Parts: sequence; C-alpha cells; structure tokens
Amino acid sequence: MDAAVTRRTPLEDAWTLMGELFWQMRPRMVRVAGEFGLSPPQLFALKTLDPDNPVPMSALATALHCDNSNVTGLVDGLEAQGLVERRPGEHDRRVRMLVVTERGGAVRDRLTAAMQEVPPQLAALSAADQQALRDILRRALG
Amino acid sequence: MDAAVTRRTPLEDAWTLMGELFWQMRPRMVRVAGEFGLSPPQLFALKTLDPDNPVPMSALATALHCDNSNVTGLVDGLEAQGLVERRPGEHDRRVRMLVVTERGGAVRDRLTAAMQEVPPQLAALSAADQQALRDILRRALG
DNA sequence: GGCAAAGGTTGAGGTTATCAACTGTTGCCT
DNA sequence: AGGCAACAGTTGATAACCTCAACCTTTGCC
Repeated sequence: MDAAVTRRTPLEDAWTLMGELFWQMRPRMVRVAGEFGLSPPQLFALKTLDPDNPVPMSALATALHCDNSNVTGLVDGLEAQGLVERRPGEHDRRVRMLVVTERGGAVRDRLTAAMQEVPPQLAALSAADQQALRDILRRALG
Repeated sequence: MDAAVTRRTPLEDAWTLMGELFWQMRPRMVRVAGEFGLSPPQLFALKTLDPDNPVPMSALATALHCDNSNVTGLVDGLEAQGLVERRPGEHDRRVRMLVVTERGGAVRDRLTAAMQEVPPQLAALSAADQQALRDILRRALG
C-alpha cells in the first residue's frame, strides 16, 4: 500500500485543495446560472463579454476555448433573451460584433456579484490569511 | 462608469483569481482526459472512485453531484474499457458495488498524477509562498 | 480579375445531463 | 404473514453542449 502514496510537494497539495474547493462549488454555479435563466455555458459567455468593448464572435470563441460554431448557438440563446445583440462589423462585413444590451449588462453585473461570492470555508479564514492568500495569488497571476 | 466598480474585499479578489486560474487550466483537463481515452466526466468518475473501497453507484452519484441515471452511462463507459466492474452487493441485492479493476487502478494513478501537475504560474512562486499557500488552504479545508 | 484565407453558420454525430417511469428488492408495520 | 412505502438502478425521452466538416460571404493579395 506504500507504493500508491507518492510524496507530494506543498504546491501540489495546494493545487489539489483548490481543486476540491472548486469541485464543491460546482453545484452552486449551476444553481446561480439557473436563477438567471441561463445554462452554465451561457453564463460564462455573458460573463466573458465586456459591455464597454464589443468583440467579434471569434474572440469570444477563443476566450471560451471552444469552436466558432459553438458560440453561434450560445449567442443565439443570449440574443433570444435580449441580453446580447449581433451588430454588423463596421470595416469588415464578415464579422459580427457582440454588443451587450442594457439588460444584458444588468444581468451580467448581478451575475458577477453572485459568482464572486466566496465559499464559506475561505470566509472562515482569519483576516491575515485572507489577505495573504490574495497577495500570493496576485504575485502568481499578476 | 463608477457605478460598475464595486469595492472588493481581499478574499473576493483571491476567489476571483482562483477562478481565473482554473479557467485557464480547463483545456488541459480536457486534453488529459483525451490522452487516457476518457471524456472529462468519465475522468472525474474514475478519479472519485477508491480502488480500496468499493461503493454503490448511488454513492458515486452523490459524490459527482448528479443523478443516478447519469452514472449508469458513465459506468457503462468505464466498464466497457475494463477500468471498473459492477459487482452485486452482498447484503442488499439492489445495490451494485463499483470495483476499480487492476487496470483501472493503474490508469487512475497516472490520471491523478497528471491532474496534480501544477499550473506554471503557481510553480513560479517562491518556496515560502508555495508553503504559505498550502498552509492557508489547509486551514480552510481541514 | 482570380484566389486563398478568414468570419460565421449549418448539419451530422457523439456525449452529458435531467426527468419520469419502471423493475426488482428491502424493510417496516400492523 | 401480508401489504406497502421506500430505495437502487436502469431505461427512454428530451434538451443542451461540443466538435468536425462543409458551406457561403467577404476580404485582401497578387
């Protein structure tokens, strides 16, 4: 039984713990999406879009790490709910710029706030730990 | 433009950063699963199972936060590849215990190792930060 | 003008997920 | 003992996501 236990570095431990934390939060994400009448992928799509910066659909596709044809359906859903608009590109008539509507922006704000809500385990940390955690992650992700 | 910027606590910042980190790692998960001939859900299912502790299918369902009928298909796939076996329960003939085969255990080990691989941004942290990160997360998740 | 390449859409095919309905089994309860 | 509600798992219907290949339009280059 010893063979299965490989020595783990502190960082591997940390990474695994973060994985567990996200796994526990997964159902909450699904619930939040449902509360806004969105599927999880639609939620991520809307969250990724920037109301102040319309982008072509292909940009959303790369941001979501998925195929162009996939965002077509995703945007169809968002557009059907009046959260996003397809606007023809100005210089290039091939592209369709994704514009977040006013209502879409409002939903996106509430959405972002809901997703930002911290899991209780982290909230139980001391103030010093909370700050240290942020500082370390900032150093890592810039 | 001020209205959209809500003040964020250090912890919310940290949580958001962790989210970005996981988002960036998502494609890697998909790739890893593919390398083992598994779909992501199958990967998580196999990873969740304990070779030393057979559990009924319903236990896997609750662990995966999904419906019983869903794991039926997942286990079908794993069983077709000889990674998992359905064994009749001893005391209760309704239940089917999920037993990880020898080959399944081997795959699971390699799988776990691959998923444990740390994202480069975290690996770039100082040794002190790495250890502090683990300590804080341990305090949070016990 | 011709043509390769890019942006999006469509359609086919495969997978995941849920729900409702169903079978078989168990255990309680009178 | 018999009856019956509850549980474990499967099946079927349905919907959504995702990818790939094929296609149309537009673009930019030669």
